[in-house]
Amino acid sequence: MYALVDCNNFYVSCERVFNPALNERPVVVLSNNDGCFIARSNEAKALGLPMGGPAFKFREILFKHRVAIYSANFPLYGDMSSRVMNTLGGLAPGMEVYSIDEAFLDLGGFGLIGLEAHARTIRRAVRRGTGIPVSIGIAPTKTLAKLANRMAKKDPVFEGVCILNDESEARAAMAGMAVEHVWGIGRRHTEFLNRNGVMTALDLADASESWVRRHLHITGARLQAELNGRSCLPLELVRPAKQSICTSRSFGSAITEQGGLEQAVVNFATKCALKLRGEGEVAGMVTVFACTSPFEERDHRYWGTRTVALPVPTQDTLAIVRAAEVILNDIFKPGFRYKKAGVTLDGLVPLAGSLPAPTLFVREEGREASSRLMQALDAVNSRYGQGTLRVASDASNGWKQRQERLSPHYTTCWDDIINIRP
DNA sequence: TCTGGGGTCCTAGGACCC
DNA sequence: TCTGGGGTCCTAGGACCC
Repeated sequence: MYALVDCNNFYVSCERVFNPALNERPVVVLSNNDGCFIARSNEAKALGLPMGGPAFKFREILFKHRVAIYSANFPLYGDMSSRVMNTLGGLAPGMEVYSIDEAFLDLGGFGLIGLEAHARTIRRAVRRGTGIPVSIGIAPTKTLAKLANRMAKKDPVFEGVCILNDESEARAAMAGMAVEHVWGIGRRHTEFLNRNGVMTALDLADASESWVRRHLHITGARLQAELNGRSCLPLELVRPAKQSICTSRSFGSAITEQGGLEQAVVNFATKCALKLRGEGEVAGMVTVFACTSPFEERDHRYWGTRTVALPVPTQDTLAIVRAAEVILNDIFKPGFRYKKAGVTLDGLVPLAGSLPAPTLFVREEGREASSRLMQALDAVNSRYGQGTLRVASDASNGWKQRQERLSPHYTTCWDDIINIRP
């Protein structure tokens, strides 16, 4: 049996741990730039504030109901997440961390009798250890565990734990579940399935296998098998190496000068290189994009992007920054109001064993020097804060984000902890 | 005025190989 | 009536996830 443990309204719950006055109040957390709702308390959901809704369109509701509004505080949420995962890891023989607020657990070996008791133990342990409330769905496949989790969360009768023990329980659950809520069925597939009379998860489970294979492809076929209790998606105990690394941001206000855009792109390239070293990988390709708001008038819209291969796969900040600057220079067109940009690294391979024999153009000493420089860079920035030692063009006067309602970094920053006021 | 960020997997088609 | 079989690599685009 698999369990899916999912933190309730995770980002809101993180804010509430450190500010209990938020309990029972409507609370929302906004995306970067204070743009959209990315987490809502149950009270905020009841007010009709939609996931992904742009905050400025709901200003009246927010004001009228005195909704507590927070800018996203990802250092806090990331740290709370690892505390939750550490707690969960000790309570099951196998765990797959699926997202910042979800994990699959292997509950094989507990027997059907002990399952519910153990699930309740897990809930209590996470609540006691971290302050975060979770819901748990348990079933013979990951897809059914997802479905059970949704039921545990939506219907108070379950008190946070829903178990689908066998086929008849699974079928009853699926009959009451709209197909759009099945894991892996998004908007487009929902449209298509509904058009063809497939309205519930059970309809999908019972549909002709060849029809599903033809229209929903191999992923749909796997999903259907999982709904029917045949497990196709194993627990991934070790996180696979990343295949791409991306850093992108929207800007608080539009950028029109190349210099400002360059500062942002260099900053993103630097962040990508740091993540890359954290993964122990080297990158073979760099992509840069810069674009206007998609809500601009058609003639004022622009999306520029280009990818270049690095001469040698590397994790060197300076090499990656140089490549990014060359690309930006190439795609920048004056006369547009740039609202967002980003850098992506691709062609990632593990550093260990990745180094080709020295060639005419790449000598061993260069790589050694680069590696030592990056170690020094990371050591300084890790101790004194990211950005303490940086490329000169990585500056912040040309671009910034909006973060007007940021809570303190309660768990990761001494200065913030010292300055917390009741 | 104001609309997020970071990923994965799959398919189809082109170009190429023996 | 007729069309070989079996591959790889690359890219673009679509769909999905949180």
